[in-house]
Amino acid sequence: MGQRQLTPLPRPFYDRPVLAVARDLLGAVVRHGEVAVRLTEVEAYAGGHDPASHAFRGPTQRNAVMFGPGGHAYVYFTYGMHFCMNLVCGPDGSASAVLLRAGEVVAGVDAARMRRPGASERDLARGPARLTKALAVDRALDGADVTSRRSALQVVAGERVPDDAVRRGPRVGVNAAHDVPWRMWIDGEATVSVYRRHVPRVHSKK
DNA sequence: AAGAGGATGGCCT
DNA sequence: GGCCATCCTCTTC
Repeated sequence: MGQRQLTPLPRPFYDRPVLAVARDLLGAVVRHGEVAVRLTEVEAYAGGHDPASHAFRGPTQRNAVMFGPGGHAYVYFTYGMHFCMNLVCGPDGSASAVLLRAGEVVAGVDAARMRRPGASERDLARGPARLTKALAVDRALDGADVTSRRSALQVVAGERVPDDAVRRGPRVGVNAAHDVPWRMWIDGEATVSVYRRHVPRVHSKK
């Protein structure tokens, strides 16, 4: 085993086009406290011209972090109960980000199990909201700098994933631009989430 | 001020 | 495959 990487990926890592960052995040490790997750699936979201991006209609209170510098976490709340985590990237103000969709818990499995009772080891971080649950990432970490050595939330380099192991396809749960293959995952990984096409939800009212 | 719907997940058949 | 919990955020009036 190689020497343990203790230094978070630096800011310049994120100051690149979102697709390049997304690709290189595969195999990288997100750590929050004792729990660490090796990323096996991510999705790229561009800034103002991507109709699927939260930044599409300009800055709001929720997406403000997206318009800031790269290397910060954009965490949002959805469906009344879940959090999802992105990493802001690209030049400052480009408002692009990479959604962390799934990964393999490589440290702190016991702590992750406590947070995800009943889940199999494979499912601990298999899905964007499961991943934040396993890592205990929530609203409090919106805007957190993941490049700081003293940050509780960090992203460190992992083993490089070869090009022929990187697969691409349409983004999950997204109507707009479903033709754009900006979802990326590592071929053959058990922790990659199950693909689900976007289904408009019927509003059940009393 | 109100309504619609969501970058999901868990449980059901 | 379907259903729906649960509440925040944005849009529109």
